[in-house]
Amino acid sequence: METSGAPRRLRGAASWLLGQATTHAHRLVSEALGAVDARRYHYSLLAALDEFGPASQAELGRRGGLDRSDVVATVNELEQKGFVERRPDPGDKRRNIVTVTPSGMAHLRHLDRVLGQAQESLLAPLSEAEREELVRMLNTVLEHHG
Amino acid sequence: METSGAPRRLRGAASWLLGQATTHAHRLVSEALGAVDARRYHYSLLAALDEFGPASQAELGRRGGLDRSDVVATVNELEQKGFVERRPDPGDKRRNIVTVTPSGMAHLRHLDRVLGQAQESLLAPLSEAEREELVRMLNTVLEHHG
DNA sequence: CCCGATCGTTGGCATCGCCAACAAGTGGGT
DNA sequence: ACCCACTTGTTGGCGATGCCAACGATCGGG
Repeated sequence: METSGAPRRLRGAASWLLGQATTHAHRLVSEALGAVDARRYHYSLLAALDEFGPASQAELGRRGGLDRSDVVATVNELEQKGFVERRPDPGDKRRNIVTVTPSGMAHLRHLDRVLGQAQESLLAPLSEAEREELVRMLNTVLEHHG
Repeated sequence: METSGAPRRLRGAASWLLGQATTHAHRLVSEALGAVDARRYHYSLLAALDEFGPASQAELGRRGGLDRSDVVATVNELEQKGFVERRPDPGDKRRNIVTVTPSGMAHLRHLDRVLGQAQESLLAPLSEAEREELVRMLNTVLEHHG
């Protein structure tokens, strides 16, 4: 019997490993974004606009997995900073059409660099091949979950 | 020139891929834990106690990366549920010694199963070899930043 | 004996992800 | 033309998370 009050078995690493790692990544990204007065939502929105072009707020929410109410607040902030423009859709009076401004594009490229550095520091201990493999697996997981 | 108002380049996936994936994992874990009336902090604390044995609250915080104030709240909850015991350290009147109860151990094993299922569903699209590789890489990353 | 460090605790803050409700508008069916 | 289901933007709220500042009590070293 290997019981007794001794320490314990090695915890089923995989379960919590995920939690630990995601928390770590989360923190790095948030720190990096916070340093340039941005938040995750800002990047989600700008990136979605850059990739797929102008859209209504609801559509933007769908692209980036944001709730409609959070899109409102985020667009408010980005608009106030001059990074996006919000104007009524002539063809559908319910919708607003959101567009990135040149200033917004510059900001996005800035955020890209900042996030790249965060990722660089997070994945520092992995080789180039490993990083590619990791990215590939993450893509697989994301695609599988829609 | 393939410019014009057309869509855009493929966003530097790696940067945001991390964010997307961690968000996903985060949500799965939180859902799974919420379904059994638990939170991430609960598991962090119970797991730390199981692995390294009884400890003061500050020590528990260090083990699991929790803030002292969050340890207070979490121990309150776990104590009220009968999963841990908190009693003064006879050798140091500043400290409380926190211990897992048998009921707490049972709960922890329950949480282990629940988290295992969450991980199972998250990593579903990966082969066994890939999962091992992923876990290995995550461990590498965590140790490096440890 | 004094001073710096540690401990538990309280209270606060910003972000995040989500949900409910509402008014305005749209589109399809009849 | 009317009704009805649905979408959209907006407001307001909730709980979890990860932090930080301050406090009073206590401890340990000089």
